[in-house]
Amino acid sequence: MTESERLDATFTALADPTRRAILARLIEGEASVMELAEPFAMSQPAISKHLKMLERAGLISRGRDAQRRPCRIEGEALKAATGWLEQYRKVWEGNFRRLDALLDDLQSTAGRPERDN
Amino acid sequence: MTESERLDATFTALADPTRRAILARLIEGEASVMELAEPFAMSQPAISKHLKMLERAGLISRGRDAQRRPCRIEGEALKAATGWLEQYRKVWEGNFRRLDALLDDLQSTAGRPERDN
DNA sequence: GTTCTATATAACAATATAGTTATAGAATGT
DNA sequence: ACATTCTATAACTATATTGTTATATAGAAC
Repeated sequence: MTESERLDATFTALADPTRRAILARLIEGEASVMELAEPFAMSQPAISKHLKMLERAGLISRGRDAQRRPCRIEGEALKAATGWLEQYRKVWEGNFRRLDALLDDLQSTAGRPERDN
Repeated sequence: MTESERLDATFTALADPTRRAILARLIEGEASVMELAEPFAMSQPAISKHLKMLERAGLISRGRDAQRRPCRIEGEALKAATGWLEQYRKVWEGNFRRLDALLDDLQSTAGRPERDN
């Protein structure tokens, strides 16, 4: 998976309020699928699908405890997404000072169109 | 638009590589639709749709210059999304220290399931 | 072995996303 | 007036997302 694809998966995963609420719950610690499903007016398979998308994005990982598949939050994907956004926020809040230096960095990391200049 | 809906729109907008590339371009300064479309192997209407999603998320705004509708990047939505992610990253990177204090904050801002406890 | 619990998967429907081409509208230039 | 340029919208297709119910699978308990 390329860096761009990982950002696609991460931001897609974060774009749903149910999945953001699941992450909020997992900040408190590991939880099983049933435990995660309980607060929602939604079927268990629906929650399983949400977990699959979070897992695909690398935002969670899952263990094994008898029949349970406890989920825990994972830091790496979170870090990559935050890092990407932080660059933009910094430029914006810095009112475009020291822009040139930052642009070089963005060019190499931010996913640019397929053109080389 | 609720806070949760705004995060939905923002993360959805960020989940596409074309739109991220457009933001990367706009960091350099304002640009018209045609200018933004030029690097991509994609029709002008496709770019207009992408811009619409970025605008809906509040990530860009548009001016008027003769027939041109120059786009510029906007900081607020970027800031909200970064802020949301930062909370999680901090907890994660802090290895769950001072978790209790942070949880209170997350509870009130992070978009939780429709249950009240 | 049978049953209960936890989770995943299949099959389906509704809606959203991402692209296309064709066309309309608005401002500019001749 | 007429053509040109820039942008938006309509109509369409293909695919992805989000949910459902029904069912399969895996482990635990009896």
